[in-house]
Amino acid sequence: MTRLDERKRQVMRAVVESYVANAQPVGSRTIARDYDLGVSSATIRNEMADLEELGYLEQPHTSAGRMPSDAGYRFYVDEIARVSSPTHLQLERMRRAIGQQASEIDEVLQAAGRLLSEITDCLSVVVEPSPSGAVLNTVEIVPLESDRMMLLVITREGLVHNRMLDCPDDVSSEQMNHVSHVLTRYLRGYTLGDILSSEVVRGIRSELDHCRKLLDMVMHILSSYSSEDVQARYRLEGAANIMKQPEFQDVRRAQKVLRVLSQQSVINDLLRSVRSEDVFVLIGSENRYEGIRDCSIVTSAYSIRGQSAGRIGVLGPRRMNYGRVMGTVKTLTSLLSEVLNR
Amino acid sequence: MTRLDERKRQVMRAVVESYVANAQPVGSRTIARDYDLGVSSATIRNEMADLEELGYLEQPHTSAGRMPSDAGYRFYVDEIARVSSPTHLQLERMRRAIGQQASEIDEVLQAAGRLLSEITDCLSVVVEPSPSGAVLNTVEIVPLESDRMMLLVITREGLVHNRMLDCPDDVSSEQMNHVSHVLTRYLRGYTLGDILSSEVVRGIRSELDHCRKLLDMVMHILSSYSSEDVQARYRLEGAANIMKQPEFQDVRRAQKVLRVLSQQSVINDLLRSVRSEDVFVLIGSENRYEGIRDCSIVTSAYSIRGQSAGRIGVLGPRRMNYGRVMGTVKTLTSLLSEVLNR
DNA sequence: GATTAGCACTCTCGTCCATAGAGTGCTAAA
DNA sequence: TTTAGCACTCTATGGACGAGAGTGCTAATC
Repeated sequence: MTRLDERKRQVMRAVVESYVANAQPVGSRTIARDYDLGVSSATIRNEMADLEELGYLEQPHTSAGRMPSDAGYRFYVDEIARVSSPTHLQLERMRRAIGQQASEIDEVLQAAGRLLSEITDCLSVVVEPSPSGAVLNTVEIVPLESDRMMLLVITREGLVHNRMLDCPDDVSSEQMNHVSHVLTRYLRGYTLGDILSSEVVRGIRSELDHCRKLLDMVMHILSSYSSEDVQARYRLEGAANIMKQPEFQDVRRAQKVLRVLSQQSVINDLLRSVRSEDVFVLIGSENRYEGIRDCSIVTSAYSIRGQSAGRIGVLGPRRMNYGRVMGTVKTLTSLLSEVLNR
Repeated sequence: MTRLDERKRQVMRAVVESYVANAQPVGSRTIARDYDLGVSSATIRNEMADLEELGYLEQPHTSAGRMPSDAGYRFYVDEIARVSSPTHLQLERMRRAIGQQASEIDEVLQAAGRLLSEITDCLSVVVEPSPSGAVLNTVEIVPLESDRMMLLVITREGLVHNRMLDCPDDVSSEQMNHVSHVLTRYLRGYTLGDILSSEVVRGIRSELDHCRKLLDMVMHILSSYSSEDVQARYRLEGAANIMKQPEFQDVRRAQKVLRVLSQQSVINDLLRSVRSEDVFVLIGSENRYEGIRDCSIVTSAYSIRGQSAGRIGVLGPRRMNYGRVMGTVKTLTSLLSEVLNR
């Protein structure tokens, strides 16, 4: 990474920030006028030509101002931007929205997503902890009407997965109860991914040999959760918000973005594949999906008991206020972790 | 309702169907050419002038063709359109998408919503059965880690509501178990809305007097579900699809619509307030929300055990293929009812 | 009396063109 | 090294204009 001299950095910052604020290519005069760099527009013009040569700026056409390239944004994010904390007001708002006692986790996550989108004017994505990595708390089998039953799998963080099953004739609700208890006793503390490979299955099988049929059904479902390709549920919010952004005035672009993000596999790839615990930024064509090449993504993981669990993130135009968005995402993950650990 | 003579009906049908197909005001020549009415364009011109006078058609400007007014669409829907069944292919697709055994109900509803949007190119809304009207199947209290517990309320149709609660020190997991069983025994079969007013509460209270603290907490949550203003969860899908429609090429319109529909109260009002079991159509300004005045809504209720439960619906441009959309909505509700009753 | 051909009239939309405005790069002076 | 000045480039804007589509009306026709 070439180290830029201070003035180039200042010019770079000015270009990015002006472009972020006004969504229009910025010219040397604008910078000379609005930012107090102590040099004339001609000097800035020269610096900008240099920055263009370095690949940090680009021009839509010769007689327009300049705007940051992907590399330019990357430089800005890595070297210049500061993660900025939300205002007290926003913080208060976040606390109020997701901090409510005794609401369903689902609702907490949904509220978080909405808020995130609201504050950043981006699309927000909230990914639940993936079932395969989740630590199991309780297995419960509940009889329903008309020969059906429901298998509930509750994870340590309080997420509930449920499956409806046909109930064989010879399975009584006492059996269900019994199996539930034994399974819970054996499996609590294991991750769903670990169950199959673990020793405990042996123990369970021997203890529940007389409920073989029911046990097999349940284990089958459990093992399906454990497989890697069962993907975490996620929630997209804020389609209306992202359309405030000038770059989404073209419907086709908005449409493409929404279409790409409605694919589970994409979300999986973009968010869950990120290992970083800290705020992570993906700029423009750094992601490999055609439809969202001109968007940036900011994500972070929330954690439960110190273990990274699910992720939240936003997707917006490359021209976003990175400092602010990163701050918001970071703060919200902390709040979420806090609320979910409470 | 003035009865129109046959030819006017034909002209009306032609105008609506041509406009629906091409999204452009239709002129008398077009109808004379494309629809075989056996009269000249001049005659059709006269008929159209009459229809305009009746309020069924309107012109964007003098020298343009005509398009249906709200009243025109209403007439078309009530008197002319036929609900058209989906193609075999579509039916197959629906069955495959929502008919999968052993998937979470949540996923079934989500799949239904996506499909509905996909097929109709409208926004789809899927509303879960409202908790207050749902018939209770099981109440389950499960201990979580670190002094928390979870209350699960499972309805007859297999919907799960959960709440996280702080667990008082002196409540043991045996107590939770006991309370769960007693509550389930007493309350199964009651709707959540009925619980409070019913006699059974007395019985429960006396039987569980020794677990008073825990019971109070749980009853408090249950009663919160029963109140009318706890609103059913719903799911919006297909923002990307509705943008295919020419009337949503203007982002601001799309934005307004999405914003309106993201309000729980609006969904509640628009869908849940409809009592009709059959397919119900709301055209243009028949709804009272500013942002969606130029949209139409088609909804129907799915049922569980013959009782209307939740609703599904689509929202799209007034200029939609009412016959086809109504058919799709109707078919999908039947399929949903079938799957959920299975 | 109903239908139709013909025609004048109206309104929109796309194209073309000229102009204003913004920004650049280069050169020469400070 | 910085800056003032200037010629040049490109876009955006607005007006003029003609093509095209459709109507309403009148008079002729069935």
